[in-house]
Amino acid sequence: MPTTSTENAGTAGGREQAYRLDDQVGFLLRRAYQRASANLVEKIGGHDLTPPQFATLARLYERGKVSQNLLGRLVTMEPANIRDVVQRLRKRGLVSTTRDPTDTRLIVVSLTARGRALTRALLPVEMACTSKTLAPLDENERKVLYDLLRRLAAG
Amino acid sequence: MPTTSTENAGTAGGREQAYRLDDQVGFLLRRAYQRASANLVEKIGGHDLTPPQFATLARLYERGKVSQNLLGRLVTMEPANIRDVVQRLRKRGLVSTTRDPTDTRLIVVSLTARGRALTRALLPVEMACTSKTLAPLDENERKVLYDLLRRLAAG
DNA sequence: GCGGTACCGTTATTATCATAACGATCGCGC
DNA sequence: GCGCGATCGTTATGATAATAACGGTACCGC
Repeated sequence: MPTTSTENAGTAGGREQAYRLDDQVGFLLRRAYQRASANLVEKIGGHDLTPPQFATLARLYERGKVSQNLLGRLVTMEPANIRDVVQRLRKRGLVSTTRDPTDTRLIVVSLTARGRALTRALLPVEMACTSKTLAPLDENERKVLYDLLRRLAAG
Repeated sequence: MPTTSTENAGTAGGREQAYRLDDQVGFLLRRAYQRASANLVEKIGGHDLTPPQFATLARLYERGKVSQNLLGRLVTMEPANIRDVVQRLRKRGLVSTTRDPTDTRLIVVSLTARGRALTRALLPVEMACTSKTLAPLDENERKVLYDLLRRLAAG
């Protein structure tokens, strides 16, 4: 039978697709994320905020109070992980938590005044950081990149 | 003066560049990497190999024996991190380590016979995984993505 | 009502990852 | 030769991640 996928064709006449680690998307994505993350930490690290922590604050800033579980989904973190992040932010007085009265299971997370002020102050900083990370690309290339990454993330 | 960057212009007449978390490269890259990583773990996780572990094996497969420190640079891992990875792979008999006689500081890492066999067997698996991750993109878009990601990672 | 299913939060375990501080060795310059 | 900066590996600490297992709660069908 003919090859049905993009796999190599074994001993068939097709040219072998040689393996190279530098040609694997996962490896490239990891390296690119390392760079972007380093840029953010450099600019925002003075406030002891990691990229996931800032993403959590930014999401709360956009959405207002949401349940801890939904918040996790909004920043693609597992329940166990968003729990830890919320806990750290709460210890620093940047977010506060209450129980939803109509659904006792839910922990509702919201920004404190301090958290909102800090987040608002740092939004332009992260935008500048994004610009710095994207510096090697021109305007059109950035648009293309965003489109491709969004489609990859969506699966 | 006219706006000189993509920054917002404060109170000036320019349209404000609104912040959106979903428009930050770092966030998009993190999500895309999560997807790629999940795909790899799904296919290769049965062997209890994480993406960084497999990257390490693949690099050794490509390069032969190299020092632990250089190996770390070849997979973009800090000395403290590549140390842990090498240690785990060594405990499982996939790599072995020796001291460089001419430079006592260096720990030379190389694949064992088992490690080489396992890596060789898994190379096509990761290539298939890369194809799966890239499934939403056509051939030309993949080339563009690779170019953009490489330039981002290079800084 | 009631029972089962689905969902939420927690705990535990394991692996990444970055940073800082430290001892040991190498190699260059003088 | 010899010292001193640079490099290599290690340790420690703290944060991110995925997974599995568990108890508690809500909701839906009957």
